[in-house]
Amino acid sequence: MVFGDKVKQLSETIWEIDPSYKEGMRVPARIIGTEKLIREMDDAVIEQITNVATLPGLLRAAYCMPDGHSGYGFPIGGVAAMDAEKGVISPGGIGFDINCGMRLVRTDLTEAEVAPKLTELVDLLYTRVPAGVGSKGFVKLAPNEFKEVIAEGSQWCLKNGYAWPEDLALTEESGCIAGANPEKVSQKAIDRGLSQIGTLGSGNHYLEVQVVREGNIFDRKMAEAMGLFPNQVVVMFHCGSRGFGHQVATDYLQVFLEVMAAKYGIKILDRELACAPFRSPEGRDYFSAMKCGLNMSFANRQTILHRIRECFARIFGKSAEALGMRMIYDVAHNTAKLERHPIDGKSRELLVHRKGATRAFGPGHEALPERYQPYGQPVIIGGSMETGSYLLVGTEGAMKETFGSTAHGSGRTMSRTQARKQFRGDRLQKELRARGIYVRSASFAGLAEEAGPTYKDIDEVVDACERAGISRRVVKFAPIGNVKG
DNA sequence: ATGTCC
Repeated sequence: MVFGDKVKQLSETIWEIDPSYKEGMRVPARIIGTEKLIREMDDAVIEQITNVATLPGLLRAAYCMPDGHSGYGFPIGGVAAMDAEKGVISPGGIGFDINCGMRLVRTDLTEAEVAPKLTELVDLLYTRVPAGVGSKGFVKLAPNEFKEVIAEGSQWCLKNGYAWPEDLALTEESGCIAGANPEKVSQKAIDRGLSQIGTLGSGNHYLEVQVVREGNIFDRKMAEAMGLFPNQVVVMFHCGSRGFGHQVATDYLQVFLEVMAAKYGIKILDRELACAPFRSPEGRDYFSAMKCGLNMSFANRQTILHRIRECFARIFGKSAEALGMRMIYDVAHNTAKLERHPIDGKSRELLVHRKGATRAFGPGHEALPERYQPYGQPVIIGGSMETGSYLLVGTEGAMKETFGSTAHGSGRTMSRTQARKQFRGDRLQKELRARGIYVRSASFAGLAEEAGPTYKDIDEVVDACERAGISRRVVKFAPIGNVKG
């Protein structure tokens, strides 16, 4: 990205684009990142985030996180808080993969205990957790049962034996967001979704076996409180609402394009920013349907966790309980949620869009589980399968600057097409094996798209978040096994 | 991201 005279550096890691940058901007746009990250961002990010700053009801600033890159309409890494009464809701600000997110699970196992069985473990996980385009799950549901899943999320999993009670408390929204209405979801979306519970998907969706290496614990007290220790094995996975969420987004984009200008007189700079007033019938319907996507995704990750626990129990000959396979947390990346934040000193209800951004509430926030109240919300940041991942916590700084938001991952440096030209999946698999990372993938092309250099430097992204004060490092994890969609 | 174009 090239710096023009409209880009002002507010602090070491906060860059502001003045509303005079383009006609229609209601507020500034702010990009968080080190100078290196900002310079490496694609030019489309600046256009997209300044387009977002033109949306009706947007408050304070349109934000882009340090891992930002261009997406559909909004950049991935975008955070947009709208006035709940006068603002709009936009599917492009949430993403097609509604509630794509990360889950982190601890174990009592050490690397030394897992190493001799790693290949067997990853092979079993690959068999038991369906991955890849069009993969189908082991949970067989009739349409009416699937409607229960999307209304209840992880609650449905608990009732059906796929969850421990404490799993729900350790999931954003307790794994079940209120107000999800299956009647606002198309039959087509339900038909696509009903075989997809318990499936990983493709693209950047994966399941990883990781290790807490000596020297990678940045806050010992917090790590201990979260049940983490040196040489420990943990499991991290990333997936979303599959074809179901995609269909919900597609359906409502169509609706919004029909009514936006004709019925509501909203003019936008890019049709990919299609939106409707949040308090309109169309806006409310999408919000209710989108919440079904949130719940589908929570139920998907919960069911996958059930399978992961079964795999570990089989390989290590002990129950998942005896192996200490407790959740650390589950975060959503692609959402819009009603939250209270101060605007000009007054607490107001806002619709906070986060697209490829993680909620990062600070210590003491009422939405946090009791055990994390003193520390802040766990933030799970997935890196590439070559480089490692992080556990961070939310901060008071995030509450003040970014509506309680931070980065969600590394962010891509190149397109998938470019990655396929530059890397070969089969070769990458061999190289990783030689470096002690055992990878199974549904597709070699898909594997090539996820090679380390296709992502920004995760350490740099996390460093930018910390310097900006929007989250703090707790632990870094190193990959040893990966199931790639 | 996605039954990677109905």
